[in-house]
Amino acid sequence: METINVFDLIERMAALIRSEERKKCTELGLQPVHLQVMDYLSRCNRYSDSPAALTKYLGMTRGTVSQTLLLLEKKGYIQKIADVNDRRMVHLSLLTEGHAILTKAHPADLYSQASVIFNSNNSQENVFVNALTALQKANKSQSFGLCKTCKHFTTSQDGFFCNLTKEQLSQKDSEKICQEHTVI
Amino acid sequence: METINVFDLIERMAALIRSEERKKCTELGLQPVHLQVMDYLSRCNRYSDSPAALTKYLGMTRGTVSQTLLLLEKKGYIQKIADVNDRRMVHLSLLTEGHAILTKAHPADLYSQASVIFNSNNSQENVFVNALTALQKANKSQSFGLCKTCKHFTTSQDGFFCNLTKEQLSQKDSEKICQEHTVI
DNA sequence: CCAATACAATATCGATTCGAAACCTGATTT
DNA sequence: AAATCAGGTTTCGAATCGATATTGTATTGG
Repeated sequence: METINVFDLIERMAALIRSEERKKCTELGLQPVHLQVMDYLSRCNRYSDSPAALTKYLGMTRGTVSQTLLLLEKKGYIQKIADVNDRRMVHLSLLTEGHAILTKAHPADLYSQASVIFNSNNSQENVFVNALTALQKANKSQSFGLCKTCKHFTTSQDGFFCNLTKEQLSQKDSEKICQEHTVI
Repeated sequence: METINVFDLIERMAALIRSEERKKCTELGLQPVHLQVMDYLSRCNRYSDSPAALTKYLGMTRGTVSQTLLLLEKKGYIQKIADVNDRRMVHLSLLTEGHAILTKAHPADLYSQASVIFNSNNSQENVFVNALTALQKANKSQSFGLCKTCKHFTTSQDGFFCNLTKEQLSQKDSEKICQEHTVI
């Protein structure tokens, strides 16, 4: 019996995906990581729009993320705004230019491939979700789930509320990625 | 309904795995790629022990692979031998030093994690194998399966035989990775 | 049979990207 | 107030990419 290494399988899938993404990206004149960053920024809430969160999400080092952000800022795709309360912290946001690039890049062949590949058995998507969750647990890294699926998320008559930060949440907030996300 | 992007899931799993591997590797003073290369060389047959095959397997560029091999050769972990028939080609092989490093690195925490994570549902390993195969098909990349599971593999009274290369195969050959591997 | 040409495998090189560690600055703790 | 910690940046060397060059093989037309 051959011992199949799941880690190896995952890495090779990622390698294929990356090399495919690279092809797409060179046409647009940017790196895969740039799109990843902008995609994340379009899907994260105010607790998670920081370089530190990005670092954890992407699994890169702080230095690398810092460089990437510098470049994206210089190109006019994103914006940095210092936090009012904690002046160490920086909030990132996608500018209209960035949104434009993102929508231009998104409906790529890559995703049409994905649907072809996974449409037959989309119930198995859960396997991937579970695997990722398990890996995150083993690695003690955060889950980066949607706000409204979090343990700290509650809904009252005034709307939505986070029991961790003790703050009101908008409908939009609740549908975004949060780094404080905790599985119920 | 949230559209879960399987590609995103895979990439994030790979990011976690890589950052974990990097920790391990820095202790040994080498890069994750180096271990991947040596692991591959320990598991491939004579049709697949070339820089070109490695390039396809790892999803990197030829230049990068060339540099990596140069380094591994300089460190005395691998060996390059020019092909007798086609002098453009190079055959790579793992030296004893390389084997030593590989076995030293292999029983890592990484793999103990893996078993913990995936032991509950190892039947689902097939999902990963299928996903990888599908991706490889979509990408028109080769499958890199085991020789003995290939369409061109036959067994006669003289032993094993490859119908593509019309050559005899040893028992060992048949249990290694081949880049010409074609699913039955 | 022999150029000439197309193709294939690998190597080389400049530019870019990334990771590791040191550093800076502001917040928190003692 | 000093020490410690946390978020972010800078610096530097190593790794990677993409393009080009090099070398060897196969093919084709005379």
